[in-house]
Amino acid sequence: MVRVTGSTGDTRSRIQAVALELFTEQGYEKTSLREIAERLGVTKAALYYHFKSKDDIVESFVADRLDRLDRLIEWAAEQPADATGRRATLRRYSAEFFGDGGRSVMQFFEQNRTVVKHHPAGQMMRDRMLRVAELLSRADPSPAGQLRAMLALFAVHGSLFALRGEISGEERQALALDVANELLDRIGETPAGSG
Amino acid sequence: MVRVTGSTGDTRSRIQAVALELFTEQGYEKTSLREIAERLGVTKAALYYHFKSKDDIVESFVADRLDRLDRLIEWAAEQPADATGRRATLRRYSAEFFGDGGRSVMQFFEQNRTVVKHHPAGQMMRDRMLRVAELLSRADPSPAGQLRAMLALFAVHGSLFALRGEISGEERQALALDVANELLDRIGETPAGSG
DNA sequence: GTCTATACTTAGATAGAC
DNA sequence: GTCTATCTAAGTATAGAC
Repeated sequence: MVRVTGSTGDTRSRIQAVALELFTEQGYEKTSLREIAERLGVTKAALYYHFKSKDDIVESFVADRLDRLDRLIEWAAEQPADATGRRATLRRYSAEFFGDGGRSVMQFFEQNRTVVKHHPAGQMMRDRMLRVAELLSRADPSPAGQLRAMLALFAVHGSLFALRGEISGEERQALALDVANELLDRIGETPAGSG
Repeated sequence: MVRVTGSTGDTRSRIQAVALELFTEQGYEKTSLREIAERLGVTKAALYYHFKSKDDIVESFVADRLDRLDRLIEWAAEQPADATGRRATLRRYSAEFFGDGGRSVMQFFEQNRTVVKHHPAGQMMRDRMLRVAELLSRADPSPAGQLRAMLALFAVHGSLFALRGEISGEERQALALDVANELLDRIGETPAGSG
């Protein structure tokens, strides 16, 4: 915790920040450690002092997000299983998503789906996402309920790239919540076309 | 058409099929030409007889899909701008998505978003997707309309992984359409929470 | 804590024989 | 149309000096 040495203790977090940005922009596989090192003005070997591998960099910035998501899930399980509880859960999810570093880590996973598929850290994130969707649709675990819950989550994520034109972050966030809530409110109902 | 020579004239399409599968499963960057060649029992050099580069393989199986999407867009523009027209457009989009090779190419792009972002073929696909969403929300080009249109499209895509449990392809397709239609039907309305 | 230097592997791509 | 052989570049990762 307390840095006694005179070292620049934030090199580690600067690596994380640059790596996250490049991984998200160009893709995990396409981004080389050389490129990350160059952007920081250090050498590849320096990276290996702070992280034992390329994968390890990913795991480092995912770990924190996993903790926060786990707490969210615990909390969501205690909310009522009705529309009010669902709205509350989604509101917290949205705050988590748009808050501080949340968005960027989520965007990393959106841009690197094969990482989600094949890396342990990604699989854990995916697992947590499904758990949130499961909790949102636990009053109606039918396929229709599942799909609506997943779409509600995606309304939050997708608002980032689905909305063109000038729109502020607050407006974007509010709108995503509104549309998502509409979906959540219909959980438990029968889809229109299947009657 | 008619193969006069003794050559296996379908090697080209076998390469496309294997490449598409591996690119989707493992990611474009992670999949090497060596791996593709090995699966086919040929050498890397053979691939270069049929395709001038790795990118070229992608472009080859995207070209056909682009044509089909362009025809869909042309047709959608002639549909009425009301809920009936939107439903018709989405039905055709869904048929396109679930039909023959459509799904796999779309899944390739879902698993390789950075390809969408940086490769010409991907940018064209992205452009077509946005055009469809634009047409779906042209009666209400507000942010709420845009978001609902994009979510309707994503209901079709997302039904593939959002729905667990035993469910047939037809059920999946029908359900996705139902939930998507609900979203389309609300285009033009004001989101619930913003009043 | 960061460097230089390097080992080791693999990548995409090409030349030319058959 | 497919092969062998090879080029060049780049990748991840490590050893050891400072």
